[in-house]
Order: sequence, then structure tokens, then C-alpha cells
Amino acid sequence: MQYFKIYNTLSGKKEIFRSINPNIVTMYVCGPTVYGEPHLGHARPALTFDILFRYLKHLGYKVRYVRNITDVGHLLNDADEGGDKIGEKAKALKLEPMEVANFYTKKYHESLYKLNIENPSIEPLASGHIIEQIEMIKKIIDNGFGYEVNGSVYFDVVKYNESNDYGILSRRKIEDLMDSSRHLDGQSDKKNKVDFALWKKASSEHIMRWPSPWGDGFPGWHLECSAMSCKYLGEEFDIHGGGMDLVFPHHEAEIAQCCAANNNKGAKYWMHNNMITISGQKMGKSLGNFITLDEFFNGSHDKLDQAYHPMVIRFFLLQAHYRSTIDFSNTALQSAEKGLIRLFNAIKILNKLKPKEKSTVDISPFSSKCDLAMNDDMNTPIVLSYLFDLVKIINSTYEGKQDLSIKDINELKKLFEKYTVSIFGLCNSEEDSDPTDVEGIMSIILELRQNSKEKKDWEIADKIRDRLNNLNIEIKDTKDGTSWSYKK
RNA sequence: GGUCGGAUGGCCGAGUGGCUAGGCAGUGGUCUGCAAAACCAUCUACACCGGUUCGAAUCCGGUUCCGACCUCCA
Repeated sequence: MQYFKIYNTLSGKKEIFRSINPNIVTMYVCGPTVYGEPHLGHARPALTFDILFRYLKHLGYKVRYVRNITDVGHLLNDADEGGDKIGEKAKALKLEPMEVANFYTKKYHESLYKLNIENPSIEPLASGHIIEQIEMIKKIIDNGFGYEVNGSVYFDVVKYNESNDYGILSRRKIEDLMDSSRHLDGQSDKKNKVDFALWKKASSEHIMRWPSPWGDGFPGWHLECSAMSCKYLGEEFDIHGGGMDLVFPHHEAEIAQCCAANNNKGAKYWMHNNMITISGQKMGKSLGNFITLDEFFNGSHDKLDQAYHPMVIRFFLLQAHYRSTIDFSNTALQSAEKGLIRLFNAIKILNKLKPKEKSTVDISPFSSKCDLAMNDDMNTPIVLSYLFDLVKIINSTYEGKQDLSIKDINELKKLFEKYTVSIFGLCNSEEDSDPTDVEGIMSIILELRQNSKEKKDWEIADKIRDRLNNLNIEIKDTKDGTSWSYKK
């Protein structure tokens, strides 16, 4: 019996995953704030938890996967001042804030679709859950962990820490936070500088605003995830995911809010994907060194030598473990592209292998080795390394240097289908989407070329090859006849 | 400054006490009318200094360098 182990940030260890309810997994992942173009950094958590979503389903769980869209709140800085990001963008573009949010939500969806990332079960909007957030604030106040000042409501971290552990997730001590937190300019309404806003009073020029028991305002930084996870997954659920940069303060605050409101930490397992770096430094909006997904897909960014197919991006990310940083470079991406083509070619060849009586290689351990790697905190690079071992076997079988029985060939087909397509979501879209019978047409062309070759009419044979090459179709002459494939 | 993580071959990137990651690139060969692909073989490692051990890239201590979080961030 194999167990699925995942690294839990809460314990700092890999733990055996056991769902709260048998056969059902509830999972919440922090989605983007939709005020800018989706970039490579957004793709990492979306992909990490897409793999988890797919894998859990593979393990036989019914999964309810909630990934939010943040379309309100979030001030530009921590000093309780400045507009909110969406509002500022709306002002700059002279648009309604909801136009900004909708525009970038659509962009986000389009990019994830291209990356073959499955839709979550529920994708709630923060703006659609203001009532739930207000209700949660009321509970926090009633339980004595929130206080109102001048139309804003703050979370009393110091008081909370007396009976709970603020820092349980990020392993921080409140004394250190008191020492190191940035000094705020001007007077703050907060009792302590570690306190955070649950509700902010809207200044007169603030566009995004809602009525509340404390006056017109908008919800605080961290509240929406607590309110929405609770609404759709319950006070206690299985997995909460997001980028590592959200561990503190965002997820720490979420735990505090949930405990303060419901006396329950919320998620049992906290999972965090690492960052994407560019020349060793985090790729991020605030650093201005990010590359948008569209730019990758069409190659339009200065730093890019070429366009990269979404599947190449997907494969590139899967080649690293989700808890490692992964460094972007053109050479790394180009390597990934070639590797992916090699993988796809082998899958195609696999379907053409001629079975023999008996296999000369033992492929039986591979399936469980792949499962073992996946069960070890989703070690996708290791799974890929095994698949590439199999690529070698498939290719050498095609060359006639190895034999595979029909049983083993079918075994391999199942294995590649399971990992490459179902779990890793790598699809060779060019072949899947072709409505015409290209195979049939190609076999006619190749037959004619074969006739020329037999007559040693190299001119015709080469012409066919060159012309097809111009159409992005590559011809390969092998012992068993000629094969063809798309170049990219 | 505080907390945490990292340093692996030309590049990317796994592993974690003894046995090979894998991809890309390089080199030599096989195949081929040529080409491409593929196959076979092969080369370049575990930041530095100590220690533990029969044995360490892997454990322990120290050093250097890098990064993340401590403001919004995926």
C-alpha cells in the first residue's frame, strides 16, 4: 500500500495525506488579484495545484477545488493609505473597476486554458462575498479579537496571540514582528503595529466601496479567502495552497481569522509552491521583471529569443519540483522544448511498435516507480526521468534493438496515457485538433516518394522532402520505411 | 537587523550515508543515396574548511556567497 505524502508548511514535514472525509478532498488555492496581465508567476501555483487536482482525482477522490479571483481590496501599501490596486488602475484607464477586473480575469482564464489547466470546481469573486466577509468580521468582533476605530475594523493580533499562536504557519514570534515591522508614517488607528485590517473605511475618493455596519468601506487584505473557503468548504477543510510569498502575512492572517471566528484553523494541510526566478531573482510584479504569459506564447518580450508553445511552458515547470525555485532562461526553455518533442515522438512511435512474442526488457517496475515518485510530494521531475528512460526503450525497440510483447506495449500505452496526458496534462494539440486525415494523405505522398527512391530518382525524392519540410513536416528514412512528424 | 531556504557537471534540474537521476548541449561511432531522427558509447559534479563514519555530495560544526519573507506580490 502506497501513501500519498505531501509537504505541510504547518508542520514543516512531509505528511501522509488523509482526507477529513473518506473519498472527498476539499481544497482552496489563492488566485490572482486581477489588475494586470497574467505572468509566468501566476502559472506556477495554477499548474502546481492543477497537478494536485488531477492526481487526487486519479487516486479516486471526489475533489472540490476552490480558487478565488481577488477583485477588491488590497491597498497599494501597508501604511493604511493609498488607493486599492484595481481602483487605481481603473482611474488611470478611466474605466469602471469592474471593467478592469473582468478584463484581466478573462486574460487569466485564456492563458490558463492554453496551458491546459483545468477549471476549479468553484471560482468565487471577492466582490461577490462582501456579506460573508462582513458576517465574519462580526463574529471576530463578538469573540473579542476585533476592534473598530473610525469606521475601520482591525484584528487584534496581540490579544489573539495570548490564547492562540500567531506565527504558527510562518514560524515567527510576535516579539520579533513587533521589533521588525516597518514603522508607519503618521498616526495609525491600529492598537499595535502587527494588527491588520479586517474592514477599511473608504475615503471620499475611493471608488470600490460597500456599505457595512461600520460605514462605507471595503474588506481587508486577508479576509476574502477565510470567508470564501469557509462558505464553500466548511470551517475545516483539507488543503490550502498558494505561492510561498503568501505564507506571511496572508496565510498566517487567514489562520488567525478562522481561529478567531470559528475556533478552527481552517485547512489541515498548507501547501506552497516556490517562486520563479529570473537571473536568480524572484520574478514579480513589484520588481517589474516579469514576463507575461502572452509574451511567452508569442515571443514578444525583449528577453525572449523565440515564442514558446504553452505546452513547453507547462513541461518546463514540471521539470522542477514545485517547492524548488525554477530559474527562467531561454536555453532552459529551449531544452525543455526539445525534450518535450522527444517525449511526444516516442508516444507516437509507441503506437506503431510491432509486438514480438516476448519482451527483452523488463518494464514492470516503471509503473510503481512513477507512482512512488508522485506519492512523494508530487515529484514530477522524477516521474519525467522515468518516462524518459521508457522513451529510450521505445526508441530502441523501434530500431529493432529490443523486443516488446503486446502486453508490455499496452502497459506502456496506459502508463504514458496516465502520466503524460491525464496527470501532467501534456497534450500534443496539433495532432489532436486535426480534422482531416493527414495520416492518409501523408501515406500517399510517402509512397510516391518511395517509388522515386527505388528508381534512384533522388531529385524527386529530395524535392518532396524539402517541400514538406517547408510545411513544417519532417521526413525520416528508417529501415522500416519512412516516417514523418511535425517539426514543432 | 530578525526568520527561513539554497549553493550539484557547459546550461536546466533530481537525489540525500555505499549502487546511474533525467532533459539540453559536447565528443566518438552505428544507420543512411544524402539529410534528419534514432540508437550505442563517452566527457564535464556535488561552494569552502574541519569533524563523525569502514565509507559523505548526502550527517554535524564553522566559513563564504545567493535568495525569499518581514510592505502589495503567485
